[in-house]
Amino acid sequence: MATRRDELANAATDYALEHGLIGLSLRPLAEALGTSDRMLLYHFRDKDDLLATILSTTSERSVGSLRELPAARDLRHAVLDLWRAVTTGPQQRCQRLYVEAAALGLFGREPYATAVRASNADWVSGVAAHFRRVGLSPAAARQVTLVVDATFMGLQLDQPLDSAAVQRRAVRDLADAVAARWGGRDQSGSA
Amino acid sequence: MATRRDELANAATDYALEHGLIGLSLRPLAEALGTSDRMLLYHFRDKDDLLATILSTTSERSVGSLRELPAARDLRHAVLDLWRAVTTGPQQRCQRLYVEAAALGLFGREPYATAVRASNADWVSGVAAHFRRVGLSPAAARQVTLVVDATFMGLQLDQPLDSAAVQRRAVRDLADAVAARWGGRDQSGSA
DNA sequence: TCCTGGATGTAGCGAACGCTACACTGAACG
DNA sequence: CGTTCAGTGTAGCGTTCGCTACATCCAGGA
Repeated sequence: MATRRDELANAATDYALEHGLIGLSLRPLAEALGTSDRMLLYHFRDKDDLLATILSTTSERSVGSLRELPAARDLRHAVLDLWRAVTTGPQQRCQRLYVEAAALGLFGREPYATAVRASNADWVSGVAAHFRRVGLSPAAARQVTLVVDATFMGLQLDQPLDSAAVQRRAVRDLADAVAARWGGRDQSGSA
Repeated sequence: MATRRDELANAATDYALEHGLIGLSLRPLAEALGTSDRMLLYHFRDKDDLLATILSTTSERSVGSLRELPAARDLRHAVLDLWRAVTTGPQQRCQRLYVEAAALGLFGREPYATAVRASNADWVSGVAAHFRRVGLSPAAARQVTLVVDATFMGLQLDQPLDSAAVQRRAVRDLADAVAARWGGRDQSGSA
């Protein structure tokens, strides 16, 4: 059974996905959740603990949704599929929150820096697995992941600035470029 | 002559480049600048005005440094040169601050969203001009800019997570991929 | 029945925040 | 000399913040 803490963690995560992490204040959050700040601090040691829990919950959801991605026909489609996965449905907001957390971690702020570091490893290996499914070697998959993931992050940073069509165009360009560089079928990249 | 306001704007920008925007509080900032919060609010209408000024100052510095970029031999080198420009010297911190501001704008927070929107146009056209100098058509330059800029943003988001060597490798991969997609002249394999 | 211990509510502390009221200085100007 | 005004300092307002002290409630075991 889901403990009260888990319920609150999930609800708080939903709230954070909507409103972001930065202005997050215990009292408005608690009110939106139908409880009190007192209860949040009872179930979570302090605000940082709550934030870390939210980020870890978000990360679990993201990586979980990765596993539901079907194998793609080739590398080009793998890139396109991944973009669609991270920009549709609830996953979109998870990515946005992750980008926000990563930006907070840029200046070493805790608990963001640690939480981002923790979730990044899982995410990267999940994405790499997705690319390995089209025949890339582990090394090549890692390289593709690094480039593609960074580009996607950057595109999501610019999401309020560009139209969706412009972004789709950029993703197609990236998919073409990546396919041209790493080939559709197995090509072990040099280390 | 530089007015007192300009002096404060520059000093505040330096401080923000160091400490980030998010926790930025008037009193510690003023103390670091040898003045008082009262004075900051005298020279700048309110905190948002100060923040907008900081962001616009940062943007001017970034775009200005773009203009000093010499023309590259080919598209591949144009990508590599741009990476070096945005990751060395004081420019690195400007990028980091821009990424932070863009992340804040992700959730529509003001004045970040507006300021980022304002500076993005200048930045993108500057980068596109850099790519046009290696013979790309305006349309192609715009597409390359979109992809490369997004990737660089993403890489900078991950800067605390990856080693510099790993990031350089990703940039070389991106340069190869972009050169393969849009053709430059010279495109060789990995170094 | 009493006791225990997790869960919850009320109230408030101390600190930091953005911002403002107000008095003062000193140089410029007629 | 008197006025003016940009610039500065002091003090504090009102609010919100994370967090805590403390009382209460309620279900389950002895």
